[in-house]
Amino acid sequence: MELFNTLTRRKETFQPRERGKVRIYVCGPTTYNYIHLGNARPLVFFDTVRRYFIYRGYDVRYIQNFTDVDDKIINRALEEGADPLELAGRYINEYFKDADALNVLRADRHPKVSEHMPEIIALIEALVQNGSAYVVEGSVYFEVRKFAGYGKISGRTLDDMRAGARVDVDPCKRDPMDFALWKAAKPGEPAWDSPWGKGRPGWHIECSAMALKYLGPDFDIHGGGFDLIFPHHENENAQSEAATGKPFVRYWLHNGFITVKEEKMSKSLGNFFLVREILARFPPELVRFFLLSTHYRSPLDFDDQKLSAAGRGLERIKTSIRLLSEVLAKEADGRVPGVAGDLNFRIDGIKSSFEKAMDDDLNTALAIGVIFELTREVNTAVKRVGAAVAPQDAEIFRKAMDLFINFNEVMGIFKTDSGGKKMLFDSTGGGEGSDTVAKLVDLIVEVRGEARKKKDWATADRLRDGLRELGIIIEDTPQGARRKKP
RNA sequence: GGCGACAUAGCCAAGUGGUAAGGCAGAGGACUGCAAAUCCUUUAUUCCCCGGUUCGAAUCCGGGUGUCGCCUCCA
Repeated sequence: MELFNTLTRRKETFQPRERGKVRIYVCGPTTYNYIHLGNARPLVFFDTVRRYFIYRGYDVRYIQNFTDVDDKIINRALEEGADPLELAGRYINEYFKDADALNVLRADRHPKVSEHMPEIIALIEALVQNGSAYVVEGSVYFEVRKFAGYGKISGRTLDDMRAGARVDVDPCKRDPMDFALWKAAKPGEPAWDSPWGKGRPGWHIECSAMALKYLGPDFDIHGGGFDLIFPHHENENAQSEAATGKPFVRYWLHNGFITVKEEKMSKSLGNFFLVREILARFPPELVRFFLLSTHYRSPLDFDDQKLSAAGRGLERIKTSIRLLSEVLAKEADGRVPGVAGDLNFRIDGIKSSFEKAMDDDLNTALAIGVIFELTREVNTAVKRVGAAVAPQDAEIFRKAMDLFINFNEVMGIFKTDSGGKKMLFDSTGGGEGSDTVAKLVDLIVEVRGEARKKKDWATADRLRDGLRELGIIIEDTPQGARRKKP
């Protein structure tokens, strides 16, 4: 497998620290608000990375933190008159609602800053003791000039950055680029005891402490958005390597931005869409499909029209899976096999194309193209099926269904039943609601069938149009009417 | 000012040296009572522009233009 490593700016062959195991840390949200679509991209992408490693048979350990101690949380809590930790906890719960809707698997651990003060303090102590950090009036700063590798993640030197950066005037710092590991407490802020007095951790140290605790040094993959490269990951790397004397991360992966009208979606520009706002208008499977339809390092422009266009493509995939289920229900002895021969011939090639795409730096866009290839092959074979399917053909169709299921295990687009063997669509069936409603719809469809037999097209069309207005689509097939929701 | 990324059809989008995947939209056809769904065919002599390297470049090199991002909280 090839991964583009931000550290070297090249694709590299993936070699894990331990054979057959992958250790992944992804920067999770600072929980002072609901997540927006830009926050959702890394969630969905790295969840897909994780799923692909599982698919490939790796033992995966996946950690995603919550930053629940932070300036923004404190400010927000002040505005609302709430307790900062209580507020953060509330948004953690809300985070899970959105992530679950997007079919993002729970991490093996979701560590919180507030629950890792001893580890954070120990790490800072180590940095003070080995001379990488210094203490000024109850705060501790990391001294960037002491760390030779500073700048290697973001690809710039300290002198580059000095040139134009808005310089922090904090007179406590020995170098403007030095950053806080520990901030002395200000009145009214949450604070913890430390060797330097009451205070709280700086922004970057928590990820170092938690990643090192759960994954150890030199772990395999660290992920996040491009905007975390500097300063967050630069600093995280510097302090971690300075503390342990060992490499921190083998592969740094960074996803591109979601944009709106070609501009980065961000809170400060006010051009963001909350995940829950979008989910109120579009199905979650479509949002996930849309996020994966572009390579993760490219920017992805969001608007309703693009999402809708993607939706029509996704519908083709769903239709194909539906058709396959129908075919599999028609298995019968005594039929002469042969309708699925071509499909059988293609399946292995499609599977390896998919894996090849994912092996090449997690190219989900290409992989989705391969899924469309499977869709076309399946549909072509399904077209030849009559009233029944021979067991030999059914076997081939089952293989195709298994392939859809495999692909979905990786992409995570459709929710599945508890056994993971059946994909649940948001919009199957028709006639939802009460039993009575379902029976009424059955009755209407039946009456329409009788009208068609009598070539009473006016009545048949009126019933079909009427049902469509109620959100129930009728499609006529040689074997009778098929119903679905749009 | 420093650093970096990107520029492929009406739209979205893969493709890093061998002659332009895929999806949406459009056109034609098959199927259908009509639809829908599905299938087939078709839609970029060409990949922002100009030079160069090469038998051969969307792909490499140089220059230009444009867009975006990071350098400050941000996924």
